[in-house]
Amino acid sequence: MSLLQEFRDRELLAQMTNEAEIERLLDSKDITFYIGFDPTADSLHIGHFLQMKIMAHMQRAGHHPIAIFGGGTAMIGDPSGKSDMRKMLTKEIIAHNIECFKQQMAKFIDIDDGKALFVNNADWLYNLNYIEFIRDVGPHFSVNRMLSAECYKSRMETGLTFLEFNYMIMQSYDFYRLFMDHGCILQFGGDDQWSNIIGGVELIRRKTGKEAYGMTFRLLENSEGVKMGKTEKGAIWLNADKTPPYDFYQYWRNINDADVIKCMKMLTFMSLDEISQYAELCGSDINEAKEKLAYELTKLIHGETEADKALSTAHDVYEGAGFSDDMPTTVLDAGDFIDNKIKVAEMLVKSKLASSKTEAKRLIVQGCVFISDDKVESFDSSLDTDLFTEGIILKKGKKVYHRFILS
RNA sequence: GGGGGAAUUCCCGAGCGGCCAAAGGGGGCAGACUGUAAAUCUGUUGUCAGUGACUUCGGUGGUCCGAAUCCACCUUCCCCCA
Repeated sequence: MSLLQEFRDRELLAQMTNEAEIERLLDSKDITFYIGFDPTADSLHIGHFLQMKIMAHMQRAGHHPIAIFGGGTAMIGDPSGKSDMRKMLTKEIIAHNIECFKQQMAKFIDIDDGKALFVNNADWLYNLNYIEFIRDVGPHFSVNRMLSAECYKSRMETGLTFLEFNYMIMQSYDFYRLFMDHGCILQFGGDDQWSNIIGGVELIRRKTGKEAYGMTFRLLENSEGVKMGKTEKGAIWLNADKTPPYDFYQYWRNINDADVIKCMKMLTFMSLDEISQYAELCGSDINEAKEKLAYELTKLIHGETEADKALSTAHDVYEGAGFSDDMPTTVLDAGDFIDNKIKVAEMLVKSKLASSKTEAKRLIVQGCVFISDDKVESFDSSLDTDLFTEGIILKKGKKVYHRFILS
């Protein structure tokens, strides 16, 4: 099966500049392509993972990926699909974020022996001379056309600064540089990058007369078209400190029925045959598919050991004894106790199950807080130190289990 | 540069001197129903030493017994004209 066909079957494709030619290129060996990652946070998230997964597919097929870290473009901020201007990042923060990105990405992309290249567009963007640059590149962009681009649409109502307006030009220039310096002829990205990508394709054509190609991939959206990978606490991060493996597992375990198969196709390396078997499941049996999805993804991101732990913890907690050594745990020390007692509300806040005491009180008053299966009746309830010797299981609602132990 | 408008709690958005911790919706968190699903219905959604106090309606000052609401200046944004 051709690589493009696999992308199609995995429901990954969004748009392409030249389908027939791209299919031919992907079937030939050894083309160089790139995907850009703007270092706007100190960890990659699940959306980035999708892009990395595509890189990995390509690499397995013998192609050469270039990952651009947008040290330069992050200084500007991509307005695509955003309704507000991003916060300005400092150079120091950007440099730190790039380091974090590199470390995480090296786990998924093989960079040995030049099999892949990591570059930073700050290397060329920082040193551009404004007049030279604008004379070089400016004549090839039509402001009229740029303004009609989909990615600026929402910004045409709320305001678009000249700074952000330049983003597309920077990204187009990146592609041109990689085309010239590394023979990179194909750019991938999320579908929100379509305008930026064709900007580069056109710049290359106008400056060199040669054709380069662009292809975008579907964004991770649930069946209602709402972006996935977001929680009340923010994105689903790949960094275990920001999104612990068990939380990561539970996110996918709790996914909507309608999205399981699509996520398997898009995010895992499971074979399409295997996935089609899970697609047969109906009713409550779909839970098997969710468990598989959660396990596979956790394994990909955090490794087999963590995935096994998350799986067995979930089993213990939901179907077994209601506790597990690996379940989310908060360690209390003597200082947390007053007169050998600690308030339940205090415990909720300490474990971040509630963000304030007021919220902790609400939860208790609403009757959804349980200590070892006994409902906590009063906001003032407190527990004695000696109860903690074996550890205590606190349950918030039906799904959130948390263990407390003494240090 | 001239003229007009706007900034509200996580988001959108109402409020336009006291009845405002601030309508409504979205989102979140819970409850019922379920399958650790969706849909639906219900409750809840600033903080704390909790029949009260404190902080919050872009910023800083002011008027007033009392300001999200009025005034001045500042900041940012939008629209029209140049």
